[in-house]
Amino acid sequence: MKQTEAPSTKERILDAAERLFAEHGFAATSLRTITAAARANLAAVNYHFHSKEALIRAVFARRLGPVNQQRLQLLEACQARAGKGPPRLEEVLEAFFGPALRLGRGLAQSGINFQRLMGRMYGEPGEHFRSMLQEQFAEVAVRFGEALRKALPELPPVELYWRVHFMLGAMAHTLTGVDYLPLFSGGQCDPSDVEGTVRRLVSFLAAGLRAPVAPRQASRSRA
Amino acid sequence: MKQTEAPSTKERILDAAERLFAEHGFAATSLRTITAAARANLAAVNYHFHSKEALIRAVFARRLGPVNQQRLQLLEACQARAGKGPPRLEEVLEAFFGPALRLGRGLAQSGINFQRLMGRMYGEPGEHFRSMLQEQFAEVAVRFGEALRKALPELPPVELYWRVHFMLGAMAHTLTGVDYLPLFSGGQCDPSDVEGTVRRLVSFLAAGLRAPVAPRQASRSRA
DNA sequence: GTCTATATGGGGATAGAC
DNA sequence: GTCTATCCCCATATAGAC
Repeated sequence: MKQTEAPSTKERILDAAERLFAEHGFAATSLRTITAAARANLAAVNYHFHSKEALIRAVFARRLGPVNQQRLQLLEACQARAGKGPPRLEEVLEAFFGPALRLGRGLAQSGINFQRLMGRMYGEPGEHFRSMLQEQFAEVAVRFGEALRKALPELPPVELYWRVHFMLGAMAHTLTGVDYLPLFSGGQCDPSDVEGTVRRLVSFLAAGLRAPVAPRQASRSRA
Repeated sequence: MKQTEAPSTKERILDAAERLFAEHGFAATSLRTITAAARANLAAVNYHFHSKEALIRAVFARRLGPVNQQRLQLLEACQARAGKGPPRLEEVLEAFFGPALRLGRGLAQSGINFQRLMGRMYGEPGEHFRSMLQEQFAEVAVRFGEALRKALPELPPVELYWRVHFMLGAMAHTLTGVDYLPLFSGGQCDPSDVEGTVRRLVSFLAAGLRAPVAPRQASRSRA
């Protein structure tokens, strides 16, 4: 393991930005606040990142790269285990959720901050985030899409899209909700139990994905 | 039906704010932009709403009141149908999702804007939103919590909390994703089909909520 | 209720010395 | 690579005339 040396200015800015963006949102966090927290000079942001928008991209890229790489790696492993047959649905889901949710464990507080960020990213307005999401997830989307189609051969593609959409929502909310769930469960649920979270999320979603396709109900009211 | 008269300044501001908040987020939308779009004077915001924060609350309260009222009404109906037995899970879910998702139909574009807003609200940072959520949903949360416990008598309460959490995530993402899903499905999914959306969401989530509780797996790696 | 004008503060970005 | 100083713009909020 690499010795933990004094982090560079660039890294301190990334760390501070990650934390503050997670706590207060992007628009509400000023570069001045970030550089103050990072014990760096205001101009350093523009020197290292050129603009606030580029800083945001850098914050995401730093963590999302490794996460997505690990996702693809786990997916390959589970496809290898399946041989020529369809991969097991639960394993595909775990390959997708595991790396993201385990960030909170590997990086301690920093990882938790990033989890919140990642979850919020999906709902963020503006074209900037839209395009970032598409870039970052392009390959992962294709590969996991294929795997899910194979794991659920009976499910019509349109229905699969819908269900993947629901699934991403559940994941995003689980990521942001690290501090939400204990609140409304009266402390009964503990999101710091990462493996428990993954297990619960996977079994919930696997059941949802396997649900029989609901028939178009006879139109009872023509509202 | 009430005649559609020229809306008052107050209403025009609410409409414009709703749309612009939905499109660009809260922090990124200035009162100047809002009043310009509403063809109102900048000072009118402070006259009618006192502050930007209060304006945000007003935007939510205007729609959420009726939605929650309708939710409780539908829940009562479905409990009445069940008599003394447990209510049917699918009906409980539909009572919860239906009113929110049907906003997009009843109010046309305005409703779609509000859907986006409502979905994003869950992920919004800051204590202000946290407390708004709790106020607005206090009664609904209690009543639907009870109903779900009755509909799923076998499920341990802790697991129910987790699953409700996942469920809210799927709903929030469905609300915000009105324009997201058609994009990545290549136009194959049509969120303007409200009843289809409700039906799909309900059957997906009902299956997830009914999933067998995953056993704590034997720890294979002590990572 | 609606306007103009303004108070007051903070934002992102950059020039140029060191 | 890091700093100070500054440009220029926009934000919310309010005072006070109409």
